[in-house]
Amino acid sequence: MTDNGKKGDADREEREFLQAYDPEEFDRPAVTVDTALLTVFDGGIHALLVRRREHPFRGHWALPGTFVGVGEGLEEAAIRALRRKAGRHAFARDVYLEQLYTFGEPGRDPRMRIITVAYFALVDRQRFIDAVADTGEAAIGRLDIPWEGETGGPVQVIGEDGAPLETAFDHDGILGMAVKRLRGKLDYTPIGFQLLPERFTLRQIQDVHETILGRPLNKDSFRRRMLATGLLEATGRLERETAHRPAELYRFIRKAAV
Amino acid sequence: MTDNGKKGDADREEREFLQAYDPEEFDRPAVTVDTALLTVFDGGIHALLVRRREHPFRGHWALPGTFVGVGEGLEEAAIRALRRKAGRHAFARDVYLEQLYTFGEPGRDPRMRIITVAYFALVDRQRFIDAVADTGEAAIGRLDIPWEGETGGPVQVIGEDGAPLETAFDHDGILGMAVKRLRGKLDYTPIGFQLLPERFTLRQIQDVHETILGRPLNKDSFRRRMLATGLLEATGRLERETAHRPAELYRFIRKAAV
DNA sequence: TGAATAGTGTCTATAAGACAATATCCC
DNA sequence: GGGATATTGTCTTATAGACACTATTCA
Repeated sequence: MTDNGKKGDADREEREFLQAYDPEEFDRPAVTVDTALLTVFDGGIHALLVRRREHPFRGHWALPGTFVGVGEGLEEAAIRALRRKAGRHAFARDVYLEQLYTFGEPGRDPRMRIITVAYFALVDRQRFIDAVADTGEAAIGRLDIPWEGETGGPVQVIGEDGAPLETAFDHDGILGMAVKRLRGKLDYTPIGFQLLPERFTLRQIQDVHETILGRPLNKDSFRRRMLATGLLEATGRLERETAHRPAELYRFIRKAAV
Repeated sequence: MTDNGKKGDADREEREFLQAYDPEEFDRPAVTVDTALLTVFDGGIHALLVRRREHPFRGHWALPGTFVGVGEGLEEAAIRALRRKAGRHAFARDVYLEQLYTFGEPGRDPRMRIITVAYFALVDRQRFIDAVADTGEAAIGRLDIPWEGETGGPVQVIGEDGAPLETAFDHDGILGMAVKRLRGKLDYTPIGFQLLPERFTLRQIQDVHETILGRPLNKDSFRRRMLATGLLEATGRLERETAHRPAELYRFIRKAAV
């Protein structure tokens, strides 16, 4: 074996490595979680945003987030942040929460090196509005998606007055990633039902899908596909207070394990 | 079993090691990256694994990984770890690298709180073998997937002698997540071509797909679909040294941005 | 009764699976 | 020629899209 030189190289490299990354002596990246809380209504995807009171990005709008405690799980931290910043009562119950992506570009936070594990949470319209009402700090941002399909990229956030909301850090990119993930999973997972109340009509599901995908869908085939999944149960009840023939209300049934 | 004594020694050693470790010393989680380097051949998905020389999990097999430097990007750290632990030469060039998931359960590392951002990398068989040969520390693990479709869950890792390789930490879960992701993206992204050399036959792509999905595919329809993507270019050349009619060699062409 | 949307039935286009026939290499 | 796989073509079946028609509510 001729690895004398090689071995020397490796030793030196290891020494350098240990020097550079000795966790006791040198700073390490900090870890946060940030959650895109999303819902769908009025033909748009909406996110809950919190106004920042401190630098950096003071006055800009950010996703509810927090530093991760040393003994705390990531989802646990995400839920804690939602309760603290996006409504104590609205998140007392379970919420659909899924890990999205981890953003770790050095420089994404000008203060220090912060790696954030991004999550997204899905709730129905009513719960979303309750959450916003639950805190004085939160705003409703309507997402304006400047790309089609699953191209990806940051999104624009529009306030309730129609003016853009300036987002903090790379949170517009996190929201874009959430939209991309939603679009990708919508067709082959029951994720869309998380955005609807207990009972809903087929038209409401279609509206949710069309809003998320950003394009109209064929009504007949959407209906057929949806009923064919076996995930829907007719409740026998009908819609109320419509100016037309009321539609039947369905319920989402979790597929039992096979 | 003849390794009772051995095992007892290791346990005691590990206890002593953990005792000497002061978990209160650090108030924040540490961040690492770990990469599942994968390829496909002989009807199996294979991963590169590195034998651990230190506690915890001394002697067990782990994914190549490292702590993330305070000024270092996540992918950058992943590449650095690949070069150091999985072959300096094999990773001098670009490699397909994709973020997988971030594992942050408190307790996943018995020493201290470590959050790991997991990646997976895809290479063709030759490069994989070069990488393994490039280092004396690495082993080839064949993945035995105990679930179907995209159910998910940890996988078993089998060594070249057919005996199971004991994996460190939650790395069997990371590998399982990588397989799940591969299965999910195979049909609608060009990810499979990363596992093939420059030129390949349609049969070779099908073998890759069948191995990853774990089920046989209809040859006719696979062929049609593959050619219909417009991602393949016939090279005019033919396979060589076959015991039958040689197939045409194709090349993967990156779709130009629309 | 009219407006509006729900819900049903049928036809067509497209993609997937099955299968048969032919082509081409090595031995 | 025989063995083995590639490649092409055709038929059948499943699914999506298009469209016409009926049903049911409220104003």
